[in-house]
Amino acid sequence: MNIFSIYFEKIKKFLIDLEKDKQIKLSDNLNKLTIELPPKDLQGDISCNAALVLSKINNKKPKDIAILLKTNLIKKFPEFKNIFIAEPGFLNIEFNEDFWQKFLTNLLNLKEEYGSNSSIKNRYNVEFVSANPTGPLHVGHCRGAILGDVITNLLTFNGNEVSKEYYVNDHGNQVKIFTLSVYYRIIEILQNKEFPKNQEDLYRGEYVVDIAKKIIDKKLINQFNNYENIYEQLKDISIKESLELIKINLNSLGIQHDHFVFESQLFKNNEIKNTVEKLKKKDLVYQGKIEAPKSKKEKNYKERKQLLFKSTLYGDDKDRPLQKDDLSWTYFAGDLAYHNNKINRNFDILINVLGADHAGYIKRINAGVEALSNKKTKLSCKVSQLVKLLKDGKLFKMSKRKGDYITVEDLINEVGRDPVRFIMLSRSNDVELDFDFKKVTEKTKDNPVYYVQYCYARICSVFRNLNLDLNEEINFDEKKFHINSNERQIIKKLSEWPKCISISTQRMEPHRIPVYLYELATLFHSYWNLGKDNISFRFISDNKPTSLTKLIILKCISYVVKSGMNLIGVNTPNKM
RNA sequence: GGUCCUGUAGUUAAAUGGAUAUAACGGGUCCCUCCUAAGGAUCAGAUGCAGGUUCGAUUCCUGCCGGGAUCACCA
Repeated sequence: MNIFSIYFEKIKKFLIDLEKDKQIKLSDNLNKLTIELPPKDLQGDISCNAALVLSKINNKKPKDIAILLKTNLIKKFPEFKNIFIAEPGFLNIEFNEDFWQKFLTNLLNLKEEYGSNSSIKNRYNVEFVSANPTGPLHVGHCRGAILGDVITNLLTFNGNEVSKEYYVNDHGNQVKIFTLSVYYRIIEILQNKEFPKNQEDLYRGEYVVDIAKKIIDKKLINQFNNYENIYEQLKDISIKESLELIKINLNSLGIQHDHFVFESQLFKNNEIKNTVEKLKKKDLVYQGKIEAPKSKKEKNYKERKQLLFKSTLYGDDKDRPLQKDDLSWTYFAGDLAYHNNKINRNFDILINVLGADHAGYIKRINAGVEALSNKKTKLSCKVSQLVKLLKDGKLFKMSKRKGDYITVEDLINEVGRDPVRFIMLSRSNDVELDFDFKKVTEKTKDNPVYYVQYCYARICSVFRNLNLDLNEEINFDEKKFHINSNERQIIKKLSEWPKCISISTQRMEPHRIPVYLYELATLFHSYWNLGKDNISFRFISDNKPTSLTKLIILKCISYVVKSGMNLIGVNTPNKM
């Protein structure tokens, strides 16, 4: 029930009819036609730019066309109470009260389903987090994790089928180093040999000690003398334990993946080899050299011949290596195999949610998917920019080497899930986010999380005071449906909800939802405060509702707030 | 140097190519102490620079200036 898209279609058809009637000329396409909310202080419920779009081809002033359209529109649509022509030629259409009464009735029936736009249904695969299984998640992973989760919520809400996936890189060099780190910790405990200090790349977080202890205590392995012999077993256990930590972290953020795909499995099933073969058959693989990196840090580069994928044919900057120096597969080769695996599972659209540090990877993986699927499978990569942690206004830097970074666990313990999710989502994922511990935990109106939650709690409180159940059906047969300007503004805002959902989903920009909810909450709070000056604006007098219309508006707000908060995975307490 | 992201009031942000650029905090002035403590009214204040496309540009394109990320092997 998106009135903007409904009237887009209706007015489009109206214009086509008008052309058949030879009253106007139409341009080739009407794509530039828009229906949107007029600016706040202007009259009208929806605004249409038809006159502006048609001005040139008709060789007339926008205003003259607007006058022509106005008279015809009023004749054609009985629900249009009035049309105001605003400079330079916008048609601001006001609906009659019957229309809004029907609108609210529909919303009451749809409840929390209101806002779902399910015209096109697809099968999606959303890959997100995919952090190395070498330790718990830290704050840096958080934003992408929540972004991925909410993108899947949006897609599901709109009737799509979505698989949430985590790609586990349990095969590369980092895994070797991690396993070795666990081993050193075991030896440290059992044989009192100090954990090596000079090897900088070892994992030295406290959790490595915990994993070591667990392996010893539970006697998961008994002999530790020969590292080579126990390596495979030790690796499997270490990764399993580490993945458990990650799953606990994800759970505390309210995130659960449907599928974990292991790189090692792709390797065992020969999928990497087969994928490279597939590319070879397409003549997209060759032995060649790539130039030295321009990065100033890199001094160890040695030029050599290696197996390369011709990603430049698909818009990448250079061809990408598939094999390392020792002829083992690169991470990229494994990821190509993983994407080939996804392609074989016949998803319509693949989505990868990446951190800013992996943005440079997008072109090559896009190239890979295009090549492997013959351009049939769509891949869309969303990047979430960095989170800057602030404590008392000061930048807080994390160092992985020292092991002193803030984990998701720390974050949730200190701040709580709701504020973390809300704040992480409140900015466009294309911009850096300041995350200030102090501000985020403040329970004041300046904190948008509580401001929105408080709106829901206040509505609950009204129904509680009336001994009514918020979820009970109300029949909307009020004869005198009158609304004041605040109520009208709220209803207009409610009418915008499906549009907000549809844009958020199409563009995969969930930050629009917290922004919308905050705006709706603002309107609600000022509506509530009307009752301060004037008792007749209160919802309750003498323990009875002052009007059914008011209750219904409150109910409709509650549905939208609840549904929006569900989508972003934030709670709506009944009391605060 | 290449690539990607980014530049909006004093600050933090918003704006599927729309109208007088929207809010919050902070600042000025005035009111209020209540169905929930977290209130209301009002004033001042901004699109980095230069072009282009468009009826219309914060938004799209080009160049410049600034901030961030990234650029063999790692993941």
